[in-house]
Amino acid sequence: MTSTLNAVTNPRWLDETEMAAWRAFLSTAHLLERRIEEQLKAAAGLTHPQYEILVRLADAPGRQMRMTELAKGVIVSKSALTYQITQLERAGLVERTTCPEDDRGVLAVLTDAGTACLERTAPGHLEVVREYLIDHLTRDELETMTTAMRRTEQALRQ
Amino acid sequence: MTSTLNAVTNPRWLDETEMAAWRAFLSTAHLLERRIEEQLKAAAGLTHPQYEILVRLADAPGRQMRMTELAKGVIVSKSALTYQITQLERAGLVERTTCPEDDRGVLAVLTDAGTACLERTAPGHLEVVREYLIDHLTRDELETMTTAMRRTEQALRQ
DNA sequence: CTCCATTGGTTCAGATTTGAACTAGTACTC
DNA sequence: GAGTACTAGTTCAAATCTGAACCAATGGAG
Repeated sequence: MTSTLNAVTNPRWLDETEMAAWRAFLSTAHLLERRIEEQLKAAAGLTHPQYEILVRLADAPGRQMRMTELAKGVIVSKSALTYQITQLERAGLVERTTCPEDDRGVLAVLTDAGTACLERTAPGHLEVVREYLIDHLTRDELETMTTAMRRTEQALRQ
Repeated sequence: MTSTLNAVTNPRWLDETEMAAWRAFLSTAHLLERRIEEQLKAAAGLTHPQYEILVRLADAPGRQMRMTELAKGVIVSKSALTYQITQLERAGLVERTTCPEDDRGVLAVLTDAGTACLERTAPGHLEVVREYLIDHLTRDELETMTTAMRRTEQALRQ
């Protein structure tokens, strides 16, 4: 039994192999997202976007980043980032600073509490990533996926 | 320069290769999701979850499915599905029927308008999937990804 | 048959996301 | 240096998502 939406009826659509890849990718992404969200909420009261913000800031020089740059990194709208930074500021994990070079700009800065929170939270989070994704892939698959996904990421970022 | 969160400081975390794979996967998933959402909204006024519901129903025998089963397929909470089915019903693309075998149950049924909408929308949607994902992968990568993702999907569904 | 644990869906409140204004500051252009 | 187009962030309203509480209906166990 073939799907209603395949290349049999229209060659411009996706053939069996392509559709299988897309479906598997999509399901995995959504299921994993749910697991991650659940774990982070339970372990640290963080959402996944919030966690990602902390990671990006921790990796940035001076533990700080401009709002727009951060939004692009986390792949979220500017308004969503504004909201989340406000939340994280309330929690004491991040602070806002005005940017010295550009009076319009705002720098999000990771606080010591934010750093501590990330260090406390990362192991449990990465354990989920490992348990449900990484540990099910061979080294070859891992490398294939990295090069392939980087290529698509390039395309998606234009 | 290595990331703050890697296996150098703690072997239980992820090494460079693993982290690279995870990051690339995550970014691609998020960026692609945004593109898809944008295209579907512009072309058909649908959200991605809504489109997925139509696809699942179209592929189901009798073009109908139980709410819970559908929710699991689309990977969304029961309440989110209730909400979306109501939206789709309002748009005339889906109808609710009481389940004959189980008075508690509800069947979501794809209407003719729903089928037509899907057939009209699918090409444009699949074109995006092809342009930003499929066309950037070799046949080998495609197959590797399918087997790998299916394995992780299994694990995630327990 | 009756009790009770389970399952299927809905409702509800609260949190989050998005794009569309809007404000403020920057940087060309002439 | 004035005028205008652009960039950076925030605010706002509307839509959506989630988990918890809830209401039926089912299905054993005794």
